[in-house]
Amino acid sequence: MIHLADCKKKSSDHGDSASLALKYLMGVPALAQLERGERERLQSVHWMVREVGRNSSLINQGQDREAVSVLLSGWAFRYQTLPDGKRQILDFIFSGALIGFGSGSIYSYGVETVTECSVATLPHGQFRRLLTSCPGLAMQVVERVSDSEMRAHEHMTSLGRQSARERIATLIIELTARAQCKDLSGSQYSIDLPVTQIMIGDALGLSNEHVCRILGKFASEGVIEVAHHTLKVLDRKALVREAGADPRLPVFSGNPLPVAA
Amino acid sequence: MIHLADCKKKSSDHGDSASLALKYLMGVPALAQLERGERERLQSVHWMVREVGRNSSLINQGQDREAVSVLLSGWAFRYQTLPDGKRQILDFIFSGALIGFGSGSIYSYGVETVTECSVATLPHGQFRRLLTSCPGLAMQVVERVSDSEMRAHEHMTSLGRQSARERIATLIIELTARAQCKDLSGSQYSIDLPVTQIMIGDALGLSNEHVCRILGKFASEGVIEVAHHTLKVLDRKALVREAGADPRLPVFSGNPLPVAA
DNA sequence: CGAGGGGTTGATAGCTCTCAATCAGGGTGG
DNA sequence: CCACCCTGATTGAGAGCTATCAACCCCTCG
Repeated sequence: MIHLADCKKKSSDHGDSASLALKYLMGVPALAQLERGERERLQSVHWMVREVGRNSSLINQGQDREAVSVLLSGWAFRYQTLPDGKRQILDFIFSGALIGFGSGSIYSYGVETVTECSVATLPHGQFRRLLTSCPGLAMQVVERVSDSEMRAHEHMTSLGRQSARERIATLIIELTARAQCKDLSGSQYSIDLPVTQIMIGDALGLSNEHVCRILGKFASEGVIEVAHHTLKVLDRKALVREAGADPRLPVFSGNPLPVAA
Repeated sequence: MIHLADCKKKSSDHGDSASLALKYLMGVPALAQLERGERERLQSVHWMVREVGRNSSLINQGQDREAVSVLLSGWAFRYQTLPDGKRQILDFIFSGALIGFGSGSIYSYGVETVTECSVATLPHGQFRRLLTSCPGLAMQVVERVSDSEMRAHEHMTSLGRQSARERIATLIIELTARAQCKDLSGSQYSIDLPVTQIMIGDALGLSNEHVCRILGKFASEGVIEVAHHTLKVLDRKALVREAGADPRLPVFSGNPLPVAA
């Protein structure tokens, strides 16, 4: 079982981690194609890199927008909390994700880590100036935000128009697919799923009890196997059928993020 | 009652409409600040402008991504359809909205007009090239997509964690607020709402019957007034209370789009 | 004038929530 | 090293919200 968090602990070498942030953000090939001036501007930026433990807050909803970050390793999620305390998880994010970027003077969502994470951070104003002076970076950011929006759309459709069973099947498929894109999966369709049932419920608009019941049903039907925060997909076809996936469309329409190094 | 669709019918003057598309996309002040070279590149682009009737398709989900468009006038909505036919409306869009832009070779969502619309279109490849050569435009597009993503997030939270009453109240507040940003509202809080209850249901993940019942309740409670596709907000405070809005956050956190002309 | 879409209203079924109680595992303090 | 605690996972019962099905009205459009 491979944990992303194992990837790069205590990166004392700043230059290395900074370059990693850039590689994740731009992708190595795009980085290589830049004209020298722009590449040097990008590489001269001083990213602050830090390690953050499990279940820690990276961004607090409602706070002043101060920084933009790139997730270098680990799992996290973005969420919004309603005044009555109900929480909606917007999406789960892996390495390469851009967080905290946007317009408006305060963060419209919060971010919390699931596993231990490595994060590279830049002041928001500096990042925007960098964007202005580096068209290549701007293009990549457009790409990244577009992808995020596309996932938001699919998540929204699932929330609004699918049953609990369908939503859960859809989420499992999405997470396994995205993890496989990033080569995080173990053998076969096995995947380490470090999320709690409460998180799944908050992501899908369901109560944790209901999530538990349905996961149990899937397990008893031999579709998946659950044990110790590990979820194995035994019958992917059945899962796709449960998700009511559109045969006309690819199962996962998101783009894999550029792989660093 | 002001209809956006009345704004600009039969724009036979191409140059005028093209400049309108640019103004919507960039905003007049940002346009003025560009260096001459970039501004000329932008202004030399030939946008195809066309008028489209009510309830017409602008983009079909699943088709090849061919063009990017800017909505110049009118109301429309983006949606996704599930294989079993259930539809989720992702968001309602007004003039200035950028549609069809994104990554992936096919459109991940469809767009349909509500009122008559005026639309400016550019081939997708050409738009991307323009983006690469015009950093100012790229920045504006980032802004636009970010805003769209933020609305998607709030919509998602509403779908996943609010009751039918709350969702409907939230939608009414959002639409009246966005319309007022664009100065489309009539006097007071009155607003012409050219959407059917079916559309409201598809946007909020509800059946049209349930939407009807709840709108009826709001009306009988004196919170709103419904007649002939026109919705008047009589008691905005009550509506905000119903929406369970967060007092810590502004009622509407979206940014108004730059106003053309 | 007929057809069809949208809106309205009522009855029923069903999915999902809420409340409650119990269990399992991991971390902590003594 | 062990008792304790707290979070997360389970399981059961009942309530409640919302969908579904059906019928009907109204209006527009062809």
